[in-house]
Amino acid sequence: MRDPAERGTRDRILAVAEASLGAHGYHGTRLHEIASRVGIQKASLFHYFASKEQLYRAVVEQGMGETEQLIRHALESAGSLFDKLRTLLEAYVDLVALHPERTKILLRQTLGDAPESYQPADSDSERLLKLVSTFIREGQRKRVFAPIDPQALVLGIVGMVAFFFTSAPVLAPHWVANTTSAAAIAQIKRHVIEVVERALTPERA
Amino acid sequence: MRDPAERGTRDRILAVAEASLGAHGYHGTRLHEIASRVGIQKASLFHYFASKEQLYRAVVEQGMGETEQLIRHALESAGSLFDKLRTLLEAYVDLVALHPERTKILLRQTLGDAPESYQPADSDSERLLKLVSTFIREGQRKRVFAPIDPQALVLGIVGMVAFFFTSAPVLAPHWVANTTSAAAIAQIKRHVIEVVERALTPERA
DNA sequence: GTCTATATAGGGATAGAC
DNA sequence: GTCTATCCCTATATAGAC
Repeated sequence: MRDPAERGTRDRILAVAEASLGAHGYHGTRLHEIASRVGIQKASLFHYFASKEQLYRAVVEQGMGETEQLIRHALESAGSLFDKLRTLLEAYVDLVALHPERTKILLRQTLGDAPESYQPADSDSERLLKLVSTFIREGQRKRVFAPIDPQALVLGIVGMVAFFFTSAPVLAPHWVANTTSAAAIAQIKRHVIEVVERALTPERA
Repeated sequence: MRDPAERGTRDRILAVAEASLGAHGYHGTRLHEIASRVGIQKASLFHYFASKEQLYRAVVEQGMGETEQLIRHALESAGSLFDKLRTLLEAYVDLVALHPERTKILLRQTLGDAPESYQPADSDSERLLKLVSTFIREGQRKRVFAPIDPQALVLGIVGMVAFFFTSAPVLAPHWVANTTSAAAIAQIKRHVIEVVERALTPERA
C-alpha cells in the first residue's frame, strides 16, 4: 500500500478476485484462475497477499467500506423523509447493479461461505442495518412512516434487491435478460420503491 | 430405490448431505464429514451415489419436488384470492423455516455454487415462478390485485423470505436470535403478509 | 453393504533463481 | 516483483477383502 508501484497489480488482483469469488464462492475459487486472468503466475499472488484467506478478507473489506459510504451519504441528502428514502433506495439499487459479484460475495458470506478460520466482522453489517432502521424508526415516531417492523423491512429490502441482481437472472432469465442494462435497472428501481413506499405509507383510513 | 433395505441409509445420507451442503456449499462440503455424521466410512457413500455431484443432484431434486408440491397445494386452497395468497405465503414461510439448509442450497445454486458440470434444470424453478405469477396476474385481471409487476413481486418475496431465514440470523442476530422458534416464524409471517398485501391492495383513491 | 487400503489429482503454499 | 519448480496435504474416487 505504501509503495505506489504495487498499487496497479494489487488492485487488478482485487478486482479479478472479486469476480471469481462472486462467481464460484470461496471454496470454489481457484487461485490459479485469478492469477491467470490477471496475467501473472499463481505464485506471484503470494507477493501481494499472504494467503487465499487474506485475499478474501481484503476483497470483503473493500466492498463493505464502499457500501457504508454510500448509505451514509444518501441518508444525509436533502428533502423530506420520503425523498431521503427514495434517494437511498435508488443509490442502493445502483450500487448492487454495478457490483453484482460483490453482492454475491456478501450474500454468500451470510450463508456461511467463508474460510473456516474466518470471524466475520459483523459489527460492520450490523452497524449499517442499524443506521437505516434508525432512520425509519425516526420517521415512524414523527408519524410520517407506517408502523411496520423497521428491522424486518430493511432486511427484506436487502434480500429482495440482492436476489434481483444475483439469483433472478438465473431463475427467470426471460424476465430480465440483462440486469446490467439501464432499462432493467430502472424497472427494478421502480418496483423496489413502489413496494417500500406502499409498506411505509400510513393508512389513509 | 427398489431395494427397501437400502432406503434407510440412503435417506440418512440425503438428510445429512442436505445439512452439510447448506452449511458449507458444494465445494466447501467434505464427503468425509457427511460419512462421519451418518456413521459410516467415506467409501461407503459411493455405494449409494456414484459421485459427489450425483449426491448433490439427488439432494436438490428432492428439495425442489417438495417445494413444488406445496405451492400447487396452496394455490388450490379455498377462499378469496387474498385468502389463497395468505395461505400460500404462510405455507411458504413455514417451508423455508422448516428447511433453512435446503433454502440455502437453492439460494447458493442461483449464485452459481454447483459442480462445474452441473446444468441446472431451471425449467423447474421457472415453472414454479410462472405458477405463482400467473395466479397474481389473474387477480390483477379481475381488478382484485393492484397492477404491480407480478414476476418482480414473486422474485422479491422469494428473496426476502430466503434472506430472513438464511442471512438475517447472521446479519442481525439480535433481531431474531432463533429463526426456528414459533414466535420468530409467526413474526416473519406477519411481516411478509403485510408487505405483500399492501403491495397488492389496489388504491382506494 | 461396509470396511481398509490406496490410487490419483488438484490446489494452496514455499524455495530460490533472476 | 515475477518466474519455475516443487512440496505437501487434502479430497475424491477406486480396488478388493470380508
